Amino acid sequence: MRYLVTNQPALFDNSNIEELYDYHIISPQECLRRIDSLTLIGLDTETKGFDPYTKSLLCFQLGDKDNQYVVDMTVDIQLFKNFLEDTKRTFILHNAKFDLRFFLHLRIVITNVFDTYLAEKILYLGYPPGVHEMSLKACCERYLNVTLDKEIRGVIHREGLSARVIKYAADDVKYIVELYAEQMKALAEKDLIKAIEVENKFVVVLAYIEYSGIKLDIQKWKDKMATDKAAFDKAKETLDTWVLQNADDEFISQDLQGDLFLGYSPKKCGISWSSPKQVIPLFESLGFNLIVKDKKTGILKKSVEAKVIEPQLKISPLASLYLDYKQAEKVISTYGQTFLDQINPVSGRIHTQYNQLMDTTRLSSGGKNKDTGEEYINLQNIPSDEITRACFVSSPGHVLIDCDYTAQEDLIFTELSKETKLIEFYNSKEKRDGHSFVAKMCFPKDLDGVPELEVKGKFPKLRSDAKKAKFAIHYGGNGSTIARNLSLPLELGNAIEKSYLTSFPGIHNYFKQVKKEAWERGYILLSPITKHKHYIYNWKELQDTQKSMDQTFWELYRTEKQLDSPLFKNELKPMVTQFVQQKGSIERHAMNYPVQGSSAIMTKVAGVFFFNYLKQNNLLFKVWICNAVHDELLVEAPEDIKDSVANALQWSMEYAGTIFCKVVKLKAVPEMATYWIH
DNA sequence: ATCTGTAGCGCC
DNA sequence: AAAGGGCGCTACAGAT
Repeated sequence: MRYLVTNQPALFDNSNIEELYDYHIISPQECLRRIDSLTLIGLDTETKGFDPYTKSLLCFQLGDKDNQYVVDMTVDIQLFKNFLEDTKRTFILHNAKFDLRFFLHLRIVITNVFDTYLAEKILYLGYPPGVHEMSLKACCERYLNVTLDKEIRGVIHREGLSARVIKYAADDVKYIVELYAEQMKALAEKDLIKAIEVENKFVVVLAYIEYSGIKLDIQKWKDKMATDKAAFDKAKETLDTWVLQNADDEFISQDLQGDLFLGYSPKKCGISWSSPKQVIPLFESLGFNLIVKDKKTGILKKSVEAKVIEPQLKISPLASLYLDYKQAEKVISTYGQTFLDQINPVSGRIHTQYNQLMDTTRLSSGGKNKDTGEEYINLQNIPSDEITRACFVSSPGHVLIDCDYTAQEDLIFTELSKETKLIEFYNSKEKRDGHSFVAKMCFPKDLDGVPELEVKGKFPKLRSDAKKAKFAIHYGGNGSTIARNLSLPLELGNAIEKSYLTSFPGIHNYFKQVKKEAWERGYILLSPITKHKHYIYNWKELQDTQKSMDQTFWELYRTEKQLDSPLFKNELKPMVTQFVQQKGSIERHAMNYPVQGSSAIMTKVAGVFFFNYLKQNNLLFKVWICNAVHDELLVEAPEDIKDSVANALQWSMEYAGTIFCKVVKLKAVPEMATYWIH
């Protein structure tokens, strides 16, 4: 049965409509009486837009399969506050973050939610965009064979709470409880109950983070923009001048505009510096080697990216001028006016949006709403120089508290691999130097007998090489990667990899184990604690391909290779290449994803602990959570309670650390200032 | 004029 | 028989 909950029954009291569309009109008090016994409740809202500060609710809907209640805005929503905040009830929503922001704006904090959108993402984590639809409509069709009419979104703004709008609004909560039940079965089968619990708890925090927003000092930002623009103009000018004075004629053009007035044609630089296509010939003419292998396709190509040019800086002064230009260009384009445009007119703050579940369970930030065209900035790649960070400030009477984990991924890696030398290193009471420690493992002969703390002074090159080598290996690289990154011969790269894996047998075994498991199971276990999983979406297909590569296949392969036949070139070789690339990619993911994923989940759990602290101490809407950047939380607190809030933040993060790391201890140190220190 | 893919680079 | 993880945004370049 459908109900319209309203304080103005006269407007809707039309018996014909009631017959036609089958709904009853009741008062909010009557509604509350009827829903009092419910413990699993579908919840949804219809709103006038996406931003709770500038747009308002049109209605909200509660209910289950038997009864649905559409509450219009003649009703004082605060009458429902106790009901909605009751933690003994579970509210089931699809993409809860959206609705929760609107309730937060009304100071209604719903904490016990089950998000069917997140559940579907958890069940199919790893599937590329578009391969597995996550919408409520798609889920209802998939699990319940029910087709929802989503046209309501457009209709409700035109005709308000008409009878058919009430029907469709009610439908959005009518089926979701059954959807929840079906998803729970699937989650239990895949051992994902713990994982969805974490995400359901965190979505409440994430809604609060988005609602909190962050304050940007407009004048500081404008000053920075002016400085950046001047630096960019100067960098461009310097490049142009260099070309006019040093480059071949083919890179210099006649300025035809000037011709008219001056009577002659002044020369000007003919290169658009933002166009790699135009810059590549210039660098080649100067003797740079720009040939690299494409990461995705493996095809050789030319590139002027920083990591290609940096090792060749000595060839021409143009190289460092160009890198300066690229940096200046990035700063003025990505970190400029768009930030000012996104300051909310009501809150005066920037409220960006976050995606809660990327392939490794990390958050991402930014994006664009395809329906409205609204754009959001990425708050996770703000340049870390102090001038830029100083533009993000606390409100008067408040401070910003930044807290990040020290070496979060290294410690998670130690926990997962159980490498005894790493455990010992991180638990050591003496003063240690991590990169020197690793250097001694990478270069056991060169550094034999050299005390760890003397490596930095005596062998700085080996130390920095070891740092890069460790980085490469932990991300799934190998000897050839190391050789390329350190500009060493392949044999040396291989030797470093071998030394590293021999010195750390626990790491070697761990890598072998996770690669094998991923391939056997069809998923990568992201956390042994929460059991989040990254599914290899085309695993069955890959298995079939592998099966087809039997002895007969390889005999054919060798024969055709000898002949260099069209069959080999057009079919066999591409097939093998694609298979080997995909398998290699999965194995690298298997080595890295659990580290990245466990870290991300740890930070989410820390966020949940901190949010609970705020709630229990009546500090919600007094203390804000402004940003989350993978291993870091940024909080804004009133000056007079800053120390206790900082302590709680530190405790939340370190306690979350103890859940995921048993053999080593995570540290998180808060720092406070009137701007974003990090 | 608008869309799509690529190259490059900011953060962790 | 390939060969460093995750993201999002901007410019260019080519297609429609």
